[in-house]
Amino acid sequence: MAFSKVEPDIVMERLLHVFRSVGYDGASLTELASATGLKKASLYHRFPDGKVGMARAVLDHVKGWDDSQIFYILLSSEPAKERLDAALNAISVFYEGGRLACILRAMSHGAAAEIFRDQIAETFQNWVNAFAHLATDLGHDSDTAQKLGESSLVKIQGSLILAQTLQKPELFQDALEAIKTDFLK
Amino acid sequence: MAFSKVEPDIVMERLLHVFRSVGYDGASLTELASATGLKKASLYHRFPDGKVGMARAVLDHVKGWDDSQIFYILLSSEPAKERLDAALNAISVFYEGGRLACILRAMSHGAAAEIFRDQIAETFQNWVNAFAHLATDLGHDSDTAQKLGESSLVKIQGSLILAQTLQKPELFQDALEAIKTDFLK
DNA sequence: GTCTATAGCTAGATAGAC
DNA sequence: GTCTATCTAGCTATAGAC
Repeated sequence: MAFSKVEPDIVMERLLHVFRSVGYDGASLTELASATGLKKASLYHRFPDGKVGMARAVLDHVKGWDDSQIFYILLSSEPAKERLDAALNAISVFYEGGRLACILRAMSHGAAAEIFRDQIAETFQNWVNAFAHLATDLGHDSDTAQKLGESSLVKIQGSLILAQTLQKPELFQDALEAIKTDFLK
Repeated sequence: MAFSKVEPDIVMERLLHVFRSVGYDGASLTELASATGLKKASLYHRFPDGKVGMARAVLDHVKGWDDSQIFYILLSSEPAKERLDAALNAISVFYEGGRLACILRAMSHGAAAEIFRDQIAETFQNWVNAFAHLATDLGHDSDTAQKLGESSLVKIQGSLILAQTLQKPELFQDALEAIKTDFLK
């Protein structure tokens, strides 16, 4: 063959980058193709379901990242405070310190919203539950832990929006700090 | 003429509803036309710049709402605590208690992001400043007031996302309550 | 597995009658 | 001011050669 197969992981990362940047409706196959370095027909070879299949694969990929990087950390047997630090660090890296958007939010409008609503809701709920679990390990009562789980995700999502529109990534870091403070209070 | 002119305010509200629901890229002219009860050509008569013009008009309309409903309240001469209550109430109404999305966020992806970035950033900054101003009136020092302004918008935006994806509007009301608590602490 | 070429459709936008 | 009819460009998706 003239050219070797492009690494699937690279393709996935590029698709993720496009979708989280411009959203599902805003991502054209032309852009997805040029971002991955593949032609449209080659993308269809890998994703027979087309754009929907690409988005689904990206969401599954992110789910795998959540499981191995966030939930694994938050629910491990390390000391609770260390788990909190490690998880917040991993989150900061994933969002490049507030410079990148959340793929779940990017998929929450238009055509994608109807297709992926359940999957997105489930992922958000998993985040809330994992943070709430950590909160109980830190000594908070059940009600407080639930509120802390919710407010953690609220702060992450809200600060990402502000960080990007105001081009002040430090707002995201501030939010991560605030989460830490809330949990250790 | 066979039919009377459709009220401009009604048209604006319908356009706003479509854009905030499905986003800029997700809003087709066919949907915008059917939502307003006008044909495409009639929409173009009112908005010669097409979809961009409609989105701009909607954002200007919302800016007017911000000025008259939020900033006017937050910066009035009423007692600070009453201003806070009134503003949070107006916000709750505008987002239908957490059931409707933020139009600014809906315009933050894809083609719209590049066109309206400055306008969106300016509006967010105005919200932060108005809330920060109120915080100083409530006795907080300048640094704390700035943080409170930022965290207010973070909580509003973040909770709207969660409220809609998890279909739990109460998360939005919880966030408004939390803002109130923060300011009166 | 990747490519060129293209089908079929819907998008945003316009012309011109009434 | 609103409409029907239509244009072009871009979209998603596919066929078939290599």
